[in-house]
Amino acid sequence: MTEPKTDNAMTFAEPIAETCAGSGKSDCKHGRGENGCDDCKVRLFSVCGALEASELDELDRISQVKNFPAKTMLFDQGALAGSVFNVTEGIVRLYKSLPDGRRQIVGFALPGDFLGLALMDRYGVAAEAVTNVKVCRFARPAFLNYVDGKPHLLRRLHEFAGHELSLAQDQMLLLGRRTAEEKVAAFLLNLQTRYGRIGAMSVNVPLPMSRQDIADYLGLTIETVSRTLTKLAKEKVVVVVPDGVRLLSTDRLDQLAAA
Amino acid sequence: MTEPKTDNAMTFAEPIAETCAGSGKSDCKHGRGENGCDDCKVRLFSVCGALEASELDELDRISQVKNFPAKTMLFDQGALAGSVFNVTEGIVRLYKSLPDGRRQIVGFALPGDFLGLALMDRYGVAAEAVTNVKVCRFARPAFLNYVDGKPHLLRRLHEFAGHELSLAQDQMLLLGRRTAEEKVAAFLLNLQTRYGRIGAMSVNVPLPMSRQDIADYLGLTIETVSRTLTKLAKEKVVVVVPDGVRLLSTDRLDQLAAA
DNA sequence: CGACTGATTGAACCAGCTCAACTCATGTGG
DNA sequence: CCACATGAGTTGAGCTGGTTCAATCAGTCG
Repeated sequence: MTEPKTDNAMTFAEPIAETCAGSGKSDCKHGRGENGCDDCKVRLFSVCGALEASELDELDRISQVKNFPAKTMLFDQGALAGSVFNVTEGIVRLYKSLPDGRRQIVGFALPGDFLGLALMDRYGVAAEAVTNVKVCRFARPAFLNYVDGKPHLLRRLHEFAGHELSLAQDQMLLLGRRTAEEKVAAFLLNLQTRYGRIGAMSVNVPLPMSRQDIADYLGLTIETVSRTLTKLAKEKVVVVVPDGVRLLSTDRLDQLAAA
Repeated sequence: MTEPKTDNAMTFAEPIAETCAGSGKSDCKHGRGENGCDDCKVRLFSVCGALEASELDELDRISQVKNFPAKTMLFDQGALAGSVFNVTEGIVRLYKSLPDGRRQIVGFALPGDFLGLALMDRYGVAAEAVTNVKVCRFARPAFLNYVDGKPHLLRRLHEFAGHELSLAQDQMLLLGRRTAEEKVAAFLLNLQTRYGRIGAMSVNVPLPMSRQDIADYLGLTIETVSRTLTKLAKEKVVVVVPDGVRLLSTDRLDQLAAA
């Protein structure tokens, strides 16, 4: 019982991957491990999954691994889009703000998610690291140039954009027409599913983002999120643990989320 | 004063364009006017704007003009996506529903808008004609085949999808964080802008959709929409007229919509 | 005309918000 | 090691923006 650090069984993997982690190799040109894309853990379910080995080499050359400590900004809403990113580790919040400070989080990007899919010349949303984040960064001009003449990659980007659009429409339904309880239930199930897709399926759902983040994602207040989680806990649907929840009855949650 | 029809100056153009309207020509193979895409009023600001004359000929061959009377369904949520559409006349509502009947309209498609942008194998939303609607319909397999080998068209589709995604994110901010008054103000300005883009800029903003549609788009009830419009009218910001509103103070509306 | 449909208005209600107190974990410096 | 500060989360109590329920009104159509 004299552990210096908590033995919390639920924190989401967030190694403070320092630049050029690789294996301590010193002449790491692009700040990546020695094998570049080859040992990328998210490649297969990210946009890069559409590429051949030779194309990956080329991609390696225009990419750069970059770390963003928790709470730092990757880019701001409305800024010129100088780069596009592929998240490889950690969680990023994407949001829009009103002049008076009201904020709407439009999505949480997980490993494998691509930022800047729309390929527009300005970022439509701001992006901030929730946890420590590791990304593959591409200068936008180089990336656009790379995409030109690779219709299968463009096609893949388009597929991802279509998927994003579909998620956005689901979120509109949630924001406009669901109750607080339904929103929270849907959020938890949705996160669980997404963790599952990146190989972390479990009834333990880490919530590395703050209550405020969750509230701003669901169009609620921090108090309502807290009360709703407490209510679900009282009903034995979930257990609230430090930095996350354990889902006791996904059936009941499904019912609440009412698809 | 004995006009049989109202002399309402505000109805949005919605000719009951019967199939093969053209100029009464009878051997109209694809149900279009004699000049096909050439005299298409929306081509330049739709996805087809990316195409050369020769490519348009080819597109003509795989397309079909189709009319949907008001209130008919173009396709249902979750159905196999057999076709994609380009709206050329009228307004379409795109929506998602919950099992208990709650509905969220995720967008109104105006002339020039493309339905099925995501190119997914199932429709993510349902589409219903608000007014009488005229579309250019493409069988999805033929369209996909057509797109293959036309990267500039795919690029254009992707641009449109990116724009859609951006609009969806704006709508999330609106749904999650704006008040009723801000929602209505933003809606009216937004519609005015969109009419403007298709050459119908005016302070007169037709509202061919019902109050229920507006409510389901803004995440409100029909009564709140009605009350908010009445309030704006009392404050001389708008005038409510049959089938639409006249904007008296776009400045004040801008202020309310608070970007 | 009467029936029907969509919109407006009124009045009571309530889900979620606001404001405020309290808890709990972490950190800091004396 | 403890006193104290800090920041995130929870809980309580009262309030309110928007909903709900119920008339009423205004066109439109047969």
